[in-house]
Amino acid sequence: MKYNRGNKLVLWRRTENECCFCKFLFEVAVVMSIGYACLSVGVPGTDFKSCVMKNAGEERLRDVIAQNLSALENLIEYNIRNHIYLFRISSDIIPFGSSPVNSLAWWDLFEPSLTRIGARIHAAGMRVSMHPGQYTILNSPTQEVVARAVEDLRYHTRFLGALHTGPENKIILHIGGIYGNKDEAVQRFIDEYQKLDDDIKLRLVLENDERSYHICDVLDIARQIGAPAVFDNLHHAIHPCSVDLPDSDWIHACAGTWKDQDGRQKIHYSQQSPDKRRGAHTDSIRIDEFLSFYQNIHGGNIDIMLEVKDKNLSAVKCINCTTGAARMAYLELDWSRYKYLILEKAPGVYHQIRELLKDRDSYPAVEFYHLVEFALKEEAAKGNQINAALHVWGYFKKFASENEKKLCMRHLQKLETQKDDSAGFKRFLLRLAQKYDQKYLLDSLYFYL
DNA sequence: TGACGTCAAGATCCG
DNA sequence: CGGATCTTGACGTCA
Repeated sequence: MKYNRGNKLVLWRRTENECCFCKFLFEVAVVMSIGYACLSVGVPGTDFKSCVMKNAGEERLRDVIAQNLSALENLIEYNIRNHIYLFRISSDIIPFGSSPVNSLAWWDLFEPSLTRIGARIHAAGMRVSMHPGQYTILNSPTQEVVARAVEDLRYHTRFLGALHTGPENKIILHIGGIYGNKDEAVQRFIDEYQKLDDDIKLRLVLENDERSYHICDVLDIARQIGAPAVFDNLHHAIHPCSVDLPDSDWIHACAGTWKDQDGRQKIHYSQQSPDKRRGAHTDSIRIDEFLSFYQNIHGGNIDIMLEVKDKNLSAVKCINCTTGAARMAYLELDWSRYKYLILEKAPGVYHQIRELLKDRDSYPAVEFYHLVEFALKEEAAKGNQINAALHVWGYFKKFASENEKKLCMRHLQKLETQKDDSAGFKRFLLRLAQKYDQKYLLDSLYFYL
């Protein structure tokens, strides 16, 4: 259960099957988890549904909740398969979960599935969290707003409780608005916090935001009420406090607010998108930038929640580039998902990566993701679109019907003669992959990015 | 009063 | 009718 790679002792993560000795090792080992929020990219069977208020009847709500719990279960299984042990559950998992619009006793109705999902989370050693949106505000001067916020926190607490997760599975909250007087607004937050049910307080952690409450404010409040503080690096970059310290120092300062019962310290990590508004997240985590951040905080026994558009893809990338359990199979698995996309965008890089992964005794994770990042920035030229599409078509050649062959030819001709992109062709190929149940293809990012 | 952010539902348009 | 594209919804604060 432990082995040596180079001169570095590597500890396996705890699983259901491991012995007591290893569980002991797990307890004392420094383990950092990296995770992602709410949704996944390119994982079949994990789509979430919602409904608008006027359609939120009992039957519709049941349907949506059943579908969402099934999606959550599939997501958890995907996370386990991909060694992702930190995950934020979407607040929208139960539509109108804190509103009188939804009067279903969903925690009873769906008890078997909630219990089953919770057991999988627990057995895998996964940590989950929830994060009510920017509209859940405890310090509003408007009583009704506060009352709804309290209801919303009750809902989040109830959901994590229905999964039978412990208090280290957190609910992350911002402080709220200023309303023209910050001191009074902070005091209102503290007063309202004190009134909360104990099971909510056990889970609540406070996060710095990008406009009103910087990390000094949050640390100050967190210490007063005895709640843990989550440091968000991008919010901090946009809205820093007057004391100028490196991120690692703020993270260290936050560490003191985390008690044993809270589990490992958590932080949020994201990067500024170069061409969007301030605070907008990148499409994918730029690995070099992440690794230099990571090196500065390494050894801190910290969980890192990534906030990024490509979600699980960046989580896998960052995990593969930092894991102690380095295995070529992890890179090969990720390569199998990127390969046709990269073949389409940059065939030269496609061949470079194939060469790179040939040496099975190496673990060139960072080089691999450098090449992936480079390739994904490229625009697919028409000839390469055709080439990649034909590669994918190759999976169906043998059993495709005459009509499907005809349709394929038509898509090919259309792609050759028009300026049109390959979206229609890809949809056609995805439908074939579904029809002929080509599992390998169904996981390909070629269809989803 | 609209921007802010976020995602899918809902609405509408097109062939 | 199916697919593609545009608009709406649900939330609270602040300019």
